[in-house]
Amino acid sequence: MRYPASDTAEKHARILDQAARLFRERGFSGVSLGEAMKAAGLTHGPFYNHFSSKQDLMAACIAHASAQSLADMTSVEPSVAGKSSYISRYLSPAHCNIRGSGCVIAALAAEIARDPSMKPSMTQHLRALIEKFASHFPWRAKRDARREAIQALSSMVGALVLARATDDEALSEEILEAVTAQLT
Amino acid sequence: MRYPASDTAEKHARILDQAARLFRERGFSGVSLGEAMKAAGLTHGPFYNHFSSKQDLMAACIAHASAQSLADMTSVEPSVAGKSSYISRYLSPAHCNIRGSGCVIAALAAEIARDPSMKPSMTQHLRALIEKFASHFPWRAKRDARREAIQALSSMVGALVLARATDDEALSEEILEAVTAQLT
DNA sequence: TGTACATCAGTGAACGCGCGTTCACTGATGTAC
DNA sequence: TGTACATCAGTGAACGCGCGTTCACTGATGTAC
Repeated sequence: MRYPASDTAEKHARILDQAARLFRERGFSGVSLGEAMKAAGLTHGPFYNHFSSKQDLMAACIAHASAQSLADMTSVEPSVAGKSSYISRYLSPAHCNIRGSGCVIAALAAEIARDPSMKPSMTQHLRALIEKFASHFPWRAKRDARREAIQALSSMVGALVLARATDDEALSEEILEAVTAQLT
Repeated sequence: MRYPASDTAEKHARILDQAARLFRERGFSGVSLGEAMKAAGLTHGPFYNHFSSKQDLMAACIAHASAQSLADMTSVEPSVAGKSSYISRYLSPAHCNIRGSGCVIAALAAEIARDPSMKPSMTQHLRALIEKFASHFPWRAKRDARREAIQALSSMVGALVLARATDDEALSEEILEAVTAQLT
């Protein structure tokens, strides 16, 4: 049946939202198109009315999550305190346990590394995130800001990846706290 | 047909070697048992003579790669220079490009984070690696060695994950160099 | 030493299953007259 | 305003495919006599 034209864009957004969440929770290969469509309240058939392939959806989800991350950082006060608060939140047990709405790099970078067709999307996200992180917050010296931002991001992503890979909660928190102490 | 008994252990080792390489290159879900057996020079049928399931093989591969990593670190001179050399090698473009024989954390941690049954194996590896890294090399203060080791490992894993996720070679090298400069 | 038989790792066809993708069909909506 | 028709997103069965896993069978080796 024909549906009100205005619904289409909203459904498209719902698929993107749900897929971006599910992919971060379970990985690209851990989520079927059927599951993603079901989460968006649709059957699997009309998927191809919205995206041309699963890879197309994957790339769109990276861009979608990227935009959310950048907006999230922008909303933090651009001060030393704001930077510490941003880093503490990134390295919190909450972020460690809730992958669906969290860092797209920590969740999907390893899988993207193996799929050349996804690298352009992740490259764009990385460039934007580094630039924003370096320019939005204060760093020790302005001409070293970019380098320091890269070093901090590496520590943050690595700590989150390590903390999520163990089922020893004490070890997980030890890792998060060690790196939080180093960066704040 | 019946085969010489002594071959069995050698075939088992060959499956493990090849699977540990392939899993790190393409991820657990990116490698079928057939491919792993073929790489070991066998057909897929006798897989269950060696392992009880794919998950069993996955856990064995984590332990196998872990033992290699620890032996590799042990072979490095336990001095300040040795530590710098170890870190530089970890953050080299060579390690960035050759995933099959590289760090099992950077390659598989994200996938393990989503599969509770694999977490015990990775936890054991993490514990052993942190302990060895903290005790084998000299750190600024002995009582902070473990914390500093965790901070350094987080930076290293994060940098490798970021560097591998982009197809911009300049950005990739910039990340590796920034973190190498920080840690050596 | 020679012969008959039991062993059991390897073989490869087969299984059920879920995947990404396709497509003939449906039917409420928007449009033409 | 009322009627007839074209539109097209959604439906859900179906496709080919590769996966993890199973299993009846093979046949060179080791063993018993």
